[in-house]
Amino acid sequence: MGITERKEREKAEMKRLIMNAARKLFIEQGFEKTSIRNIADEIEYSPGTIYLYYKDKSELLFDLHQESFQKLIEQFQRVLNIKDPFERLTTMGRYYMQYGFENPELYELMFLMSSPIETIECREEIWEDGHVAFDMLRQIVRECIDAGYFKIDDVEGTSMMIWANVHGLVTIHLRKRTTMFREGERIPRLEHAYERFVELIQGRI
Amino acid sequence: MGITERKEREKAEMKRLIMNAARKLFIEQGFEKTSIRNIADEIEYSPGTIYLYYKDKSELLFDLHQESFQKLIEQFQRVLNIKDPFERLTTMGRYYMQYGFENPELYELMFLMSSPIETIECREEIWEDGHVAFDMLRQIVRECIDAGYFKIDDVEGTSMMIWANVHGLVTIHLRKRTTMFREGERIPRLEHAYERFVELIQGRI
DNA sequence: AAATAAAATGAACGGTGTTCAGTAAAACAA
DNA sequence: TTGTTTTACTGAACACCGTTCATTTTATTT
Repeated sequence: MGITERKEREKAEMKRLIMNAARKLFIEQGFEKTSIRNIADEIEYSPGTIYLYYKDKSELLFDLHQESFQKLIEQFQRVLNIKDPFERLTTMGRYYMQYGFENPELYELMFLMSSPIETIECREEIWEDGHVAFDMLRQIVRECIDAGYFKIDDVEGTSMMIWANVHGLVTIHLRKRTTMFREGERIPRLEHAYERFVELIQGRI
Repeated sequence: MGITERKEREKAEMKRLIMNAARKLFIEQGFEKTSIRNIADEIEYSPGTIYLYYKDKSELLFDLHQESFQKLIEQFQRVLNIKDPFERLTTMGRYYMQYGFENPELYELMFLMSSPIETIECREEIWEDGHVAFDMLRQIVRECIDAGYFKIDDVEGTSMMIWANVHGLVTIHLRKRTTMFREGERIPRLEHAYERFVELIQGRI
């Protein structure tokens, strides 16, 4: 029915309107300073309206979490053109860190905020987004092992170690635990630490 | 004057009473679920009383942040008995991760929560606690380099890389981003990834 | 045109951190 | 000992939060 289709289109547009406003405010002023009322003001509706389209604030955050993962995975897909698996691996790491540095609020939502995982637990689902991204890493690590770059045949342990490293660097930065370095040096120091790590894995495993 | 001394002692005791209650509730139910009113109920005072002893909730969190760092550094000091610097380094890493796994709320306060760093910024001070801990790591890395364990003479880059790795592992766990592994396996997998990292740094730098 | 359904409103609810006017208790001075 | 001053404490008020809901407005159906 034309009316039914139009209403569904309007519902999707309304959700997009809400999400766009939410994302904008989350990015501009952070999650803690962004309320449902702020988002409602931004789109010139009442706070109650938002609950017609999203179950609660957590669901809004979860949808943005998924969208953010899609963007990260799109970045990751750009490395698939690189033939050498080790080069692919280390470039993926740089893209990961760059994504975190350039999108601090989204990175927090993806990897540091409890809400999205709680949403998944409530729905008794799995963290598809995180698993997909981790699988991409695992796949490349497997190819590195097969190509003889890593001597120990341990995809899981190696993948987790590699992820932990870049995740640690990004998180230290986002939570401002780099004050032992001068202000202009902080991201370069972290990037340098990553290159140190690249040298490390290049030589031994 | 005896009265002045007694009043100062009572003030310190009152702060301890508040802090003990706060710590207990923060650990039992988490920071987000612990309010000033809850803490006041726990010590059977009114909420307003807490503001006679602490400027605000952030100051309370900051004091607990400092206390938590003292405990971590006490753990670190236990490794100073180990003669071999590489053994000392890797044991320190295990203690760090153990501290994080066993004290998730305190670890969050120390390394993931923004409030303590914001408090320091307001006071125009430096993150003494974090710097002291990082200096201990740097010291041991220097000794590893001097002993020939690491070939590249780069204390800063190596230290930051090492810290990022253990911090990444702990944070991935605390924020429940290990659901790609089965429930009983998660900490063992992270510990395994750390041992993988130990093998890695043992061989190359 | 009337009845029904859907969308939207904005105040209410129960909570938060923090402040403050008023009260009670302790300390000080006469 | 009494009156005054200072300090400690109370608990409601304030402005905010996420979410719900009684009511109104608008759109759809009959």
